[in-house]
Amino acid sequence: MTLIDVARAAGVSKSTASNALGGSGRVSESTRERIQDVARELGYRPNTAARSLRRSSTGAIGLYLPRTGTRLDYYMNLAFGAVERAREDGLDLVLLAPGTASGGALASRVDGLLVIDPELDDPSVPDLLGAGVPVVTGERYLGAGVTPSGAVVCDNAASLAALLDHLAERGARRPALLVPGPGSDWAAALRAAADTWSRREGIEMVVRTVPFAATPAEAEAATADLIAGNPNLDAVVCAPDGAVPGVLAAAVQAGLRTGTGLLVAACVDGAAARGSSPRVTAVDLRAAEYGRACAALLSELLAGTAEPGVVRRHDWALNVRDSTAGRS
Amino acid sequence: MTLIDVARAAGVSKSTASNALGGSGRVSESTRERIQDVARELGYRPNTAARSLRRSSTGAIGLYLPRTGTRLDYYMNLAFGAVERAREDGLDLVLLAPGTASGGALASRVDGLLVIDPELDDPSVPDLLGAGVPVVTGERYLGAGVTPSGAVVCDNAASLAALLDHLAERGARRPALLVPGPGSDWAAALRAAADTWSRREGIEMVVRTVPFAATPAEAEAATADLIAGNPNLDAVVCAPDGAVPGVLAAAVQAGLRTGTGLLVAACVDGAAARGSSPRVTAVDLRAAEYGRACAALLSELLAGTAEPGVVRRHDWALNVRDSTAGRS
DNA sequence: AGCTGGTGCTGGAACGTTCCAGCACGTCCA
DNA sequence: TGGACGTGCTGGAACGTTCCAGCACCAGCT
Repeated sequence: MTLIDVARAAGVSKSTASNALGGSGRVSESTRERIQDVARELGYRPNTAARSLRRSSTGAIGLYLPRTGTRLDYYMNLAFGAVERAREDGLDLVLLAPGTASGGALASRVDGLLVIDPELDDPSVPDLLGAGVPVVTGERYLGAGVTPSGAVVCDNAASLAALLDHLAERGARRPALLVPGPGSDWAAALRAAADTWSRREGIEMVVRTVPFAATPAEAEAATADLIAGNPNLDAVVCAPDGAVPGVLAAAVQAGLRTGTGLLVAACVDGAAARGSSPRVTAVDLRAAEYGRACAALLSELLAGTAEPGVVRRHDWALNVRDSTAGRS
Repeated sequence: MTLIDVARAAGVSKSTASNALGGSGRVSESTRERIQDVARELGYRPNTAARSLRRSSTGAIGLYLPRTGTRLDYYMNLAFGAVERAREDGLDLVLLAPGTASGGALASRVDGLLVIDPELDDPSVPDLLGAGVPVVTGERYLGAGVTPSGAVVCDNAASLAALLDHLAERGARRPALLVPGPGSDWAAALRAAADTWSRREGIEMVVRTVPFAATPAEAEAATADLIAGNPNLDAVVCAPDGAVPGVLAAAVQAGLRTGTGLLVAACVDGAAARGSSPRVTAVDLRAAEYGRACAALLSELLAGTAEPGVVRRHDWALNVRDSTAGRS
């Protein structure tokens, strides 16, 4: 079932058939409709490979997620947002295996790349950025030299400030922050924002480094340690959402009541924050919409309807829950 | 940088270059090496589209995950297992948007399909199975008519029986099961296994239906209801792992101590089970390896090294944790 | 009548690869 | 000496699409 079959059945040349179905060229309205009818009836499906070859574009984009974070439901939601949006523009989304670089090989397989939360110490990232196709990053890449064609960023400084304001309003005077090292834009922004907020409010904050995709066990140990070392500790902001249950466990262990004795919040909303008890206040990065936004930007870049180098903002929201009910 | 460039640089015809790089045809060892050197030096990358067109195979497989389950970290792990394994065979993995059928269009985009946990009430599944390419399902498809080319299944009956034996051994006499409706092989098998075990052991079990990807809130409501209706209830098996925190919350609410007063377990291990407190005993389906196994089977099917219709078993393990410490 | 310009359509070339028939050459055996 | 056969290589065709130059035709103007 090729274009030629359709053309023959409709009694026109393949060029006309191509024009009629592709919407290009000069075809009279009547023949266009006739050809479309024939194509539909015959169940014609354009051959992707032939089209790619001729157009020298693959109709697919790649999605690269952080090595360490592939287990998080946050990225799952983001991925499916991106898939959906890509589909709307007729683009396939191919999932790239984390860790395995293969920079150059990609160029012939995808038209563009989505690189989410690029970490400074991920050796694949520079390869991806230099793969020779447009790249949109989710959050900025902090490395030097290479610049992506576009980026979608969250105002992590503002969201953390809002979260800290909320905690202060609920009575927190000695908050702590569990946050990954400054290898990602997200974590670096959180660190800077904590510093700024702390100075501005005159409230001392203890900042503790945890892995990018910290486990509950790691967060529990860190929190226990924090509680032991800071008797007045009254709030813990745990940046990675997956680790939140560990913070709660440490609170229980220390005899602190979450929500009143110890306020707890996360910088990413997800299953862990929503499902724990009590439910945990978190910054909702709206992962699926984030994925959609990244895919949309890349799609526009590919279509030439967006300026290379553009940076777009993505909105967040604060989901207040029981874990920050307020100090009594 | 095409094959012809390489051929010219090596002073041979494109056919010889193709044979040398592809490992086919008759080429002397010396020229083969020379051509490979030239190709490497020039950084030659075969054009995927041209190859696909000529070979009429795309070098990519599709992955379809259940509509409702895309948020679960279980599927994230599975997906990345599959990606990795596919990559090892040079196959790209394209993520299919759930819900949107597009059966026929797929045939030209992928060589084969991975359909994971196909649900009876998902209208896309029959389209996918009938897309005209080999399909491997993760767990069986319970619908009539269409048969996949292969399947990788878990012995869910055995794992649930083992889990229930474990609970009984730890003192449970009135266990309950929260399980999705029988629209998926997994849930149907769990239901049947619960029934069999209950008869064999002479222990009455209450089975309660919850959504396939139940939320903690749904599980909490169900558990609270169960506790209210069954004063002697001493164990809850929550099939979907994401819902586990809800069960724990309900236990706390009812004044039951998880692990001693109420034993809790899940039929899928994941972040929720590992991260809650206390940590929850669960059947580890080893998602990443499961994904690998599915991709491996499809790959073999495509290569013709596996018999169409083959069904492979995938091993599970029981991770015992504090939530089933034992009734005092 | 001849020129201009627009419209609807066509045929051929090109994209980069793989596959196939076949050629030149050498070796072995009758 | 000459057929049969194996080896190493080549050129052309094919895969299905899109793009481009160009042809025939008609209407409007000079």
